[in-house]
Amino acid sequence: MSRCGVSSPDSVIEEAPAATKRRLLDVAERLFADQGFDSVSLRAITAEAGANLAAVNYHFGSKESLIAAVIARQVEPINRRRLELLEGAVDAREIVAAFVDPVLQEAERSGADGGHFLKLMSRCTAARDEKVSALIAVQFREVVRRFVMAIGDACPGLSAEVVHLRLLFTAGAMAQSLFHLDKLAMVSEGRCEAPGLDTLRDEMVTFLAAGLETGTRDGDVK
Amino acid sequence: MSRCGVSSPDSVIEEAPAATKRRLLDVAERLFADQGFDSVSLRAITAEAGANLAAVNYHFGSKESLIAAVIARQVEPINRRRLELLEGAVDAREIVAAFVDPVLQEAERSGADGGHFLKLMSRCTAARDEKVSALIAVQFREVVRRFVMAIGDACPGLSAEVVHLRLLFTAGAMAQSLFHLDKLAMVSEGRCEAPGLDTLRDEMVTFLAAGLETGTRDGDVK
DNA sequence: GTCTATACCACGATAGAC
DNA sequence: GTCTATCGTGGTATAGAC
Repeated sequence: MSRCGVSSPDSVIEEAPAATKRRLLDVAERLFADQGFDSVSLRAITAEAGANLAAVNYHFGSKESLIAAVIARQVEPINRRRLELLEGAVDAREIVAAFVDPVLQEAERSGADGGHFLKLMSRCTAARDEKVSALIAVQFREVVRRFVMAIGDACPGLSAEVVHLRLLFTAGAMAQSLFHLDKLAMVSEGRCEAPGLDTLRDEMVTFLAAGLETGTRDGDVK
Repeated sequence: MSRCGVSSPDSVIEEAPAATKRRLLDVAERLFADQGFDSVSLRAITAEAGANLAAVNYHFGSKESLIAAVIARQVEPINRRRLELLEGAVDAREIVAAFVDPVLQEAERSGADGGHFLKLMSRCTAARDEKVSALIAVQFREVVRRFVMAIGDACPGLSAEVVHLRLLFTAGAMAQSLFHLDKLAMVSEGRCEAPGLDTLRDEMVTFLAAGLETGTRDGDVK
């Protein structure tokens, strides 16, 4: 069960993580999702993980790097799955689905744990720190490149600039709606219940696919 | 030009702000936009405003309340303008424009200052703190109510749930694209420059209006 | 190497003097 | 209304135990 053969030099996640290191990641992931990156102290993390305060600094170097490691461990498989799904996608609906579904599937998978994955993801989209946000940007470079190409093929007549913008709208709508979904009931004053993830998914794909296609060959122009 | 007649008991902004209080708000607004809420210390704010460290706690009660006051001072006029513009809106494009334009206009107005307004707005959408985010939610209640009604009228056949979701997508796409607009060049590796605000505005309205209309009477169904 | 104990320094908040 | 002093807690750095 040795993972040492992987050898990913640039990755934040080191190979063969020590038991303590892994426990720190698990605890940090849960606490960060629940309370946000800044609200969780290293003392709270290390206490719950049964480790010493200095363990974080030893294994990760800083709280910032711990945050980056937690994010990377979640984002990497999501983005890999996105690229897999994109292979068979030909129209706008399928492209949007390839972008959205891995996130929602992961959300459902971690549903037993209270779905803290969604909270964590949406906290990332608003990364308060320039260093963290730059790290995330690197993680998304390949995904952006491939999805821009796919959208360009499926929606002929759009400039590269417009395609990039529409992908940005797509990512934003997804991230924000996941983040604020639970606030729908509050802000609508009872006129609307927070829908399930499957409803959200279908509505999101319909909405975003329409936006991607508009003004192109087989989309309406309004 | 007395503001004292307004008397808004529930508002965070008190009437007749003292000179120190106003200076604290101005400095905090700029620093928060540049570095984020958590990165800016009260010591930095009070030092730059020429006030004492304890001044923030005296005038606002806490750093949290200072943040809320800064946000409210920006959001209130935006939301008022949104409701004004919504009056004359009949179709999806105009509704989206009524939601988006006040934000972009304010962004251009503060362009001379480095456009820190946009940074501040987008930091709000990710409010790390439950208390702050609840405060923001209250600010948007009336806006949500009116825009949901308008969308329902302009896009017949949509359930209240779907209308709420589509408004959520709209708000998310706007907020996130404004937030990450400057990262487009980095993440696209030079294949795409960050567009101007006018280009962003037009593309946003087109994209979001298409999403709002899809599946309704005069939208396409795909 | 892995981990612990402990000592920093900066932060937000508060009390009390002026 | 404003300032000084101080408290508890935060992230970080280091020395040394295993």
